[in-house]
Amino acid sequence: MRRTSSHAQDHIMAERKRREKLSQRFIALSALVPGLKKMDKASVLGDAIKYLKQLQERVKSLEEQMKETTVESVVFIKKSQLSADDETSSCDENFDGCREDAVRDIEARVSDKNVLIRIHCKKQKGFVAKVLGEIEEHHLSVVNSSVLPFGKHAMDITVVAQMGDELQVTVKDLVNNLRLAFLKFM
Amino acid sequence: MRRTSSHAQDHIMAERKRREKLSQRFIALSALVPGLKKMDKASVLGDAIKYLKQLQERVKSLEEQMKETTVESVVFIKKSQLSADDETSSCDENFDGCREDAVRDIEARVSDKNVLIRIHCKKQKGFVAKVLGEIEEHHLSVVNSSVLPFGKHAMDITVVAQMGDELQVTVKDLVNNLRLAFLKFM
DNA sequence: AGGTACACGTGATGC
DNA sequence: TGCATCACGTGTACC
Repeated sequence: MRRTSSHAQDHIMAERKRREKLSQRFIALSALVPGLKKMDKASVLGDAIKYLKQLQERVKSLEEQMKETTVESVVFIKKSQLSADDETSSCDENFDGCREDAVRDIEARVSDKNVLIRIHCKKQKGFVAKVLGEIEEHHLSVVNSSVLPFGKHAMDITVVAQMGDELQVTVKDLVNNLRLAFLKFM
Repeated sequence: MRRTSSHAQDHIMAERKRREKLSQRFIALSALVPGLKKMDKASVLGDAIKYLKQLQERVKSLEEQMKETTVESVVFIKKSQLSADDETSSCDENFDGCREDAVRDIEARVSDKNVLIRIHCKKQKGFVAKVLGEIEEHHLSVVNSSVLPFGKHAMDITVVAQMGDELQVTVKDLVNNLRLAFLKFM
């Protein structure tokens, strides 16, 4: 074997190239980590690890926050036929056959697992209990509720409920279900 | 010099320790990068770099999206007005400089002397008191109120108030006044 | 001086 | 067998 066999030289060159590649990536990595004081290899790795962890945390936090701030809402405004009533303007669908004069307005909004339900209706004895019962029969657990009298004949019900993990319902379906359910006792 | 001088041995041990530290950090880093096929040092660095870049992109995108959705939800003022008004009231026009990211929805309805105000907004310290105070400064006497937490960051305020005999306000003016008033502390 | 950090060449190992 | 990767000891430079 010659002292400088071609194989040995290739080996040296290959290793040199490998080191060069690693060195380049260290530089590239250190360029991505902000506030890097030590350009030490160990420090670059350590700070990159810390930075990466806190980035992951931030992404997770932001994604959760996104879920919660993304609220879809649907409003169904019925025909209001009471005397001193205000707006008959707005909204979407007309439920042709429904002659319900008690519930004027059902609104729901869903955010993550939370559901907010607003009902504007005439005062009716036992209506609140039925509403809450109906809500809970829809696999929603009521976590809070409020009933405010509005004038002599109207009231405003606000319910916050939570969905189970298994079902994810759209707002429209939810409102439809609730409306159909409420029609039963009117 | 002895063949195995203590200095040389220290050098060897120090270098050995340094390599060990680097090796550990490589392992730690590779544990953070998901979907890592090659456990190659160069591949670990390369994939970590790619992953870190896309994490940064994602954070930036999410942060932008957060601000956009909060701004976008401003536009969500209810259409509550008397007839014979513009029917395109859902789109709130320019409140250019004021960045209202807290209140997502204000709704009001008037019946005789009674006023029902619904506010859907982010949780803010002292916000409820300010809202009630502002309402009362508009010549409305609060007769009932309810604050329901909705998820971690949102809340739903419902207020029933009564107007004095002297003034009769339209729903639109009321909502506009309240919205302008709420802008002060946001 | 003593400590730290790096690049280099080299032998070994695994596909 | 080549080819790629690794750990090791060593020389060296910088504070």
